[in-house]
Amino acid sequence: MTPFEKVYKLVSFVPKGKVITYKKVAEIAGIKDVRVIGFALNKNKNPKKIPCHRVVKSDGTFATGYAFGGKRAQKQKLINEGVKFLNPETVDLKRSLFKVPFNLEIYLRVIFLR
DNA sequence: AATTTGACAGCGA
DNA sequence: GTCGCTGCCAAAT
Repeated sequence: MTPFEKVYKLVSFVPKGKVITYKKVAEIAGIKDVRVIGFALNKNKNPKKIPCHRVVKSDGTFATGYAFGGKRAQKQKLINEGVKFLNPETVDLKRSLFKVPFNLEIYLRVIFLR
């Protein structure tokens, strides 16, 4: 399984109303350079299956190159899903960060081995 | 096969 | 809190 596939697979599990950070994705996918995450999403932009608007930076702010209308559109999507904000630029990670369930993490680690 | 190019994170000043 | 530098992965050319 290629790093890109891992990213798509993992991100597709983030539920509506929650967000995940690049750092977390990289950690679970076993990718050392977080930039690869964005690189992957940028290439294969498929909003049908990949909720890339739910991926934010570790400090809760948005990445700079969202491919579907920029930060404004991304923020709006999150608001529509019920994600809470600390301020116009920052997501409330305390309340809206997606915690990967233990069983799901195990499952992902297993399929990522291949 | 070598070079370029990013949707980042962490740290020191 | 901000600014700049560094680390170093994968895909496309």
